[in-house]
Amino acid sequence: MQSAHINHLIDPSCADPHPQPADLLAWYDQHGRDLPWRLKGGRRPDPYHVWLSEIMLQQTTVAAVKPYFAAFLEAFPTVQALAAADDGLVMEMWAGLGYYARARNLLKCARVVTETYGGQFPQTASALKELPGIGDYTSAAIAAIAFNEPAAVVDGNIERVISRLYTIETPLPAAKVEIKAKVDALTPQDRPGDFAQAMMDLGATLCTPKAPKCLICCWREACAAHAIGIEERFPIKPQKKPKPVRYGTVFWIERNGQAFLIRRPERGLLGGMLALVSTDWDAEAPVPAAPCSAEWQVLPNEVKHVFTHFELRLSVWVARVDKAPPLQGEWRKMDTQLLSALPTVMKKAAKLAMTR
DNA sequence: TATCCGTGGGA
DNA sequence: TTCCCAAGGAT
Repeated sequence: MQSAHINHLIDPSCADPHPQPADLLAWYDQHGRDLPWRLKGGRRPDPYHVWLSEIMLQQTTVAAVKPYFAAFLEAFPTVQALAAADDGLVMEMWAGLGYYARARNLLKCARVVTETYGGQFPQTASALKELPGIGDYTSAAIAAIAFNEPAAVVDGNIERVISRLYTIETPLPAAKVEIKAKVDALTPQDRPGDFAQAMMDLGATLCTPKAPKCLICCWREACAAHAIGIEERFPIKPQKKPKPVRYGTVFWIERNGQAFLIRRPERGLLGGMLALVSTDWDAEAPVPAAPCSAEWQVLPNEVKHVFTHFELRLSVWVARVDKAPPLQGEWRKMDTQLLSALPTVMKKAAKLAMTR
């Protein structure tokens, strides 16, 4: 470590073989992103805000999270307020953000923190990791950012940065062990939270998957991949599998300006979310059995929607009825508020039905 | 370890 | 249009 500094002082043209955390922190102080859940000037942010933002940011872009983060803080200013919230309301507020298990675990976690920890989040990564919805990454991130623990934070950005810095040839996810060790060695005792966020900002703004901006990177001289011009080869990832197509039919049931909706079972796809009555979704287009007898109209356009591991094509059937179908469900006024309470695939179907 | 779990935006 | 993939976790 020390020798790298000395070499650098003796011969500035000599590429520094080691990335210096101080260089990255200096870059972060000047170029770090300005985000709603982030406090500037070394102030310790509210652990509730850090947790909420980290859960929302799992596999989700900053731009998508911003309005949801603001809405949740407005509706639930404290973790106790969230713990006391109605489950259905929380799911409807999460609608559109995806990965709905996060919302279910969000509530579970808020209730554990409120009831078991007196409303105070535990302050170590190991204790945080025991909470619902908090895994390796999120526990380390909260511990570092909110509680100054020098935990090794590794997300997708950091995997990319590290795999390039050290030309890690092992494909993901096997490379995670190696990457974690590198991050652990780099993480400073001072400002570990800023260091983690700086790494993520570097990955998000400069060390991007394609066309990284190495020319203006503070760690350019330390990057093994850049030294030989093969940045974009890293990280090495397994090849993706093709998405199968599944088919189904959803039923839009109308009465007096209201639509009949169900709540999906807690587990599985779109678990706990408001939805249209639906058949199962299978590889073969079903011969649908309508949930009740009525004059069904089949809409000319089908809904296409791409999930993480399959593509869905939904036929939409519409009918006006006099009484509710023999299912557990609820009538909801047909308005924009209803649309915003639905997960995106159901929102697409509802829109088609409402504007037919 | 592999699979399941959403969505929208950018190249 | 198509492909990629973004502050991952649970099982």
